[in-house]
Amino acid sequence: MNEVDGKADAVTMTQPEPQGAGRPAAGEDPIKREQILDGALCVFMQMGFDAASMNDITREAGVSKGTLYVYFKNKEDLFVAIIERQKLRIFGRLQEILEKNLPVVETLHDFGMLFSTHMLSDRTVRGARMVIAVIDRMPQLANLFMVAGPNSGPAMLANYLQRQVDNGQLKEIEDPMMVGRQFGDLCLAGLFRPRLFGELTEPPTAERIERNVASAVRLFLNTYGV
Amino acid sequence: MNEVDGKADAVTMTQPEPQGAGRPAAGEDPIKREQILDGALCVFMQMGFDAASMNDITREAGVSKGTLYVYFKNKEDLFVAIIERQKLRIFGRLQEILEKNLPVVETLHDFGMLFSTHMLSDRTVRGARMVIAVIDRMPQLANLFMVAGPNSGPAMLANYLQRQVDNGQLKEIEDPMMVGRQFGDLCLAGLFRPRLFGELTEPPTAERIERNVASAVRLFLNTYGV
DNA sequence: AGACAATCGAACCGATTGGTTCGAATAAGA
DNA sequence: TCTTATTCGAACCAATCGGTTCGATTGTCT
Repeated sequence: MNEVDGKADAVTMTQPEPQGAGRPAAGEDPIKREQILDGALCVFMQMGFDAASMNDITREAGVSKGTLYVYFKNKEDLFVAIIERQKLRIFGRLQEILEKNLPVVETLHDFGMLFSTHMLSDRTVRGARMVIAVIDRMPQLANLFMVAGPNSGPAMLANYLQRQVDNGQLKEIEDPMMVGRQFGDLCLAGLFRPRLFGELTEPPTAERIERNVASAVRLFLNTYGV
Repeated sequence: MNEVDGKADAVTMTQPEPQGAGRPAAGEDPIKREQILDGALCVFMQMGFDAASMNDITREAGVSKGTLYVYFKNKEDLFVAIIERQKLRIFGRLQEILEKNLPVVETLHDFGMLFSTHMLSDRTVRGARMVIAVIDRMPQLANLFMVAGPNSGPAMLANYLQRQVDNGQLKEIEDPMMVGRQFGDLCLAGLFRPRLFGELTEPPTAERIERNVASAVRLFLNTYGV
């Protein structure tokens, strides 16, 4: 089952599936597990890993501490599980934009708007803070969060850019991966770090993001447009 | 004295300066204070605010806990004091580069190299993580860190860009502040977030930063160069 | 040398922590 | 209805926390 949560795997491996639909074995009820993860996410987002207590989490999740430890080995296992669950569904939507066969200027604009809106939202910023706070002690989270992995926004954008170069829609790009990252960071310019550091306490307005993205598209096309 | 450290102010206000050079009053020895701040910084950088204990800090700093509480009111006061002490001296060096009257391409390059090297260093990244981790609970730190304040890199760059526009060295720039931020984030593109999230565990090489900065300068001048 | 004050160092306090245990309560299935 | 198993809930354990206290030690000044 879940590779990180060894306990669940152990339980699964030692207990055969009960007859019929049946009652899930202890620690195997997906509804109860989601309930715990929802409560944990809420508390970890508010307080961070260290300051969040297992008591806080049991209260928020509405389960007993005994039950919590049936489903998760320890505090860190729980934390890792919520990070893993936060698989970004945004990639599917970004991919859809890149596959629409719109003019490059419109595709980049739509991509930039979705990417920026997502990255600058409260949920993403709080999640980012949560991970950044502990990344030194839990380096395995770097692989889970996948900022620069093969499925990341910049990577899929790089693939898109290469296709447009091949189709003659864009000038030659020596390093599409680098340019994909540049475009993403241009869209976030002047917004992401102020969001992380608490200078922008609210997500920027759509208009403010629009100005950033429009400028990013213009800078980009001034160099790579045909 | 130090506005955050109320205890020191109280001590100062109630005890007259001793005769002659004399021995500093309790809680007033700057050498001892720096010793505590150095130890605290080390521990906070490694473990973050919550996970760092006052016992860890007394050991690292080489002072007793009683002494630590003579100099600082509590754990949070100590933390704020080290953040305040981390005033970035980088701004002076960035300002020097902007005042050299070199060609724009060289100035932007030198600025970008210094800015990126600083932002991507271990020290800055660890310091950033430390602040990001607690910014929700200590919003006053946002003002201390000054990511986007009047003395920040992008702000001084904006002023420089406006001067170059006025001198006919650059095309008209509608929003120099925004363009200053864009240039800074272009220099960091694809590097800063991977550094924060632990995907880049070491600072990038000078060559890697050079490629980023050179590309940023080129993109910038393709739009604003004359 | 003596006086005085800063610092040490360890014990202390009240509180909370992560994790464990186990009888009682509840829920599900036959 | 009865059986079985999951979950509850609270007590427990050992440890640690932030912060306080105070007699002893050390250092500085006269």
